[in-house]
Amino acid sequence: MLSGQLKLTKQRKVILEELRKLKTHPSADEIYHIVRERLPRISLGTVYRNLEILSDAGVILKLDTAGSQKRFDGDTSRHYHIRCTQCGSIRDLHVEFDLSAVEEKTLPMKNISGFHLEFYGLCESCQEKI
Amino acid sequence: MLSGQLKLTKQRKVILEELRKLKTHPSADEIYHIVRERLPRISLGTVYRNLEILSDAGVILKLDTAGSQKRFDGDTSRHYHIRCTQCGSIRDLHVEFDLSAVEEKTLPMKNISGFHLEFYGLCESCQEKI
DNA sequence: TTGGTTGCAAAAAGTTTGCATCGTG
DNA sequence: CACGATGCAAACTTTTTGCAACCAA
Repeated sequence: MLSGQLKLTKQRKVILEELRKLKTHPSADEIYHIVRERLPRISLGTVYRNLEILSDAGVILKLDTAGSQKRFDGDTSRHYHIRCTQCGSIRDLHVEFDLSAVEEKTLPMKNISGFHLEFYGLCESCQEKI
Repeated sequence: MLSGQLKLTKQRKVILEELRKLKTHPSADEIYHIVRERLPRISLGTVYRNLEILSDAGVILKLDTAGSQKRFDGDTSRHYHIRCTQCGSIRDLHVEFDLSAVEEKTLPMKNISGFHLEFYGLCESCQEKI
């Protein structure tokens, strides 16, 4: 967690830079392979630890989506996600909805603190493969 | 998948009975431990294979929720889920919402085939522990 | 009888962690 | 110089799979 001070190591800096550069929402392993082109000696454990620390600190988002791998987002502004049901990749959806009906019915409930709306479909590359 | 015929083995029968009996939404491992009280020699692999086959057949649901373990639901009727952010357990939420605004904006998009609304909060037992 | 199913064990996939060393602040 | 961070490897969790024996239809 955030017990002490965060140091800006070169590993952390590069992970953050690459994550912010990407429009996709990579898994830890994908980030590892991308970052390794700039820091060939970085370890997968370091990538996992940094993604955990940075999302705890609110600098990046650990996505709350279905799927077998955790995915991360360098864009912390409000937007939705579309998950490809075929390959699991995630794309952004920048649309606004009026969800006040949902909020008014559920947020007063003492066992509900929030909700999450996720879209699914086929990404472009999986559509082409059919 | 569903290439041939489904046989009603005693393992499959007990898995289905126990899953339908439960109001919770157990993981494969939880089902394994429950079923093992009636069939002590059943293997975890058999549980995984049956949950996969039964959800492919539409007899049960493989829940599309966030979390590190897959969870299953013997109730295939329409309802929502609340996921405990502490322990990952899942409870039902039987409420109706008007989501036509969301449907009208997104379903015409060619890369979106549907969406999923999930709620989160603290379950009763995790609330007590605070 | 036959082809789907089982138990077992090994392997795969994803993630976490212990530890000695390193390097940022 | 202290303490957080790193690289490496081992361990852990969850899920999948190969195979010979088994059993429901």
